[in-house]
Amino acid sequence: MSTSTREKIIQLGDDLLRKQGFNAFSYADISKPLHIKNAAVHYHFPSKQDLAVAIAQWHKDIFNRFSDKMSNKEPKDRLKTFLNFYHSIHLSEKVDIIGAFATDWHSLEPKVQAEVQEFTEMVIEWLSDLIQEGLNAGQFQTSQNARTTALRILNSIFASTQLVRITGSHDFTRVKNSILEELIN
Amino acid sequence: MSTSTREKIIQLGDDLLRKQGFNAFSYADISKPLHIKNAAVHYHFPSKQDLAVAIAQWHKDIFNRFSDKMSNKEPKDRLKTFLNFYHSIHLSEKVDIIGAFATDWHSLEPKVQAEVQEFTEMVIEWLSDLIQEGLNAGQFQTSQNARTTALRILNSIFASTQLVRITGSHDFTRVKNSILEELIN
DNA sequence: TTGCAAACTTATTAGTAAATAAGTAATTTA
DNA sequence: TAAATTACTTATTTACTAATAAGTTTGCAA
Repeated sequence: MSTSTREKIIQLGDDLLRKQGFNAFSYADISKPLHIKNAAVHYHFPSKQDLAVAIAQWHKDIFNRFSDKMSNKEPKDRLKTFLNFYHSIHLSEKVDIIGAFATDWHSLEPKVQAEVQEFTEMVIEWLSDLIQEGLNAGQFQTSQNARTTALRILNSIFASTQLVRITGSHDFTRVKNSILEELIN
Repeated sequence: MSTSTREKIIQLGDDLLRKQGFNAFSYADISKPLHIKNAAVHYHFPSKQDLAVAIAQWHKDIFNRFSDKMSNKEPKDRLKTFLNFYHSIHLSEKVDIIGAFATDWHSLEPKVQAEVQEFTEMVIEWLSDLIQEGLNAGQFQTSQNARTTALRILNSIFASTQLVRITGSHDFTRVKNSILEELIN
């Protein structure tokens, strides 16, 4: 099963979005590496905002598959896999999709914003559930409620993909380890 | 003492950078509201990267003044004032300058990156010192070392200015309060 | 075999971007 | 008071951007 042009555009668009920012790449940056014409990109995604919608939906799909695959694992392992996933984002010199969209928020059309909102709530809820489960099972400890803890973990880890661009890699591992250490004791 | 055109450009540039993103605003967005011509902006800042340098330096100046003014206060109050400062960023619908620069990192010239790096290290060191002081005085508690705690606080609060654009205001207060509660017990 | 839809290319447009050269008016300095 | 400097404006250039209209090719369906 070879990847369709449409799929390739989404993946490259996502890459550019998270490496350079939504307003820092153009359709030429997509068409050239794929050896297609600018108009071919517009055929699949008439406007850049349509592409942004597709990218956000793609992340929802990926996250749903991830979440399904993890459902039988215990909270601690789910969280570790989640953090490792962010580690791979960091290694590929991208930032997290949530932060990438958030900084360019006011240049996004409502239809894009709605998709990003849906994706973000999915992640927060998944994290909250995981934490609540871990608390119930006595695996985790925290003085805050599940959603607040989820928010702080999400914030810490997605901000790290941004901050390490400035301060360097060592700080990513510091933060990643501290999230687990703080919760599991 | 009236504000110079140069100062006005920096302040408006900072505003646009943190509301829309570095690649989402143009010199026209600056010249129009100030009732000057596009070329006048180029007179003060020949290139957009020069403006970015000036914005980063301006933040260093502000932070230095802030840091001086706070130097005689105790750690807890310094941290509270710091968090309140971020609350005002959130209320004005901007994101933090660190995150704003980080997402557009690869479209910034080395001279801009160097200024941003210097500013960011200033903030991290100031936070680390504050936390270490609080730990020594028995005011704070944490299982991590000072720098790691500083990184997690900075990440949590600057990511919050981004995340709340997506999820809404209530989550900002949640995170802000949890930072203090976790440290002071 | 004809028709039609999908997936493109060719060619073009209207708009905006950053940047610069050349000129001007007002103020400061020698 | 002449010359230089500051802080602009006018005018223009080059380059790129998203977007679209009008073909072309290929494969499938009636």
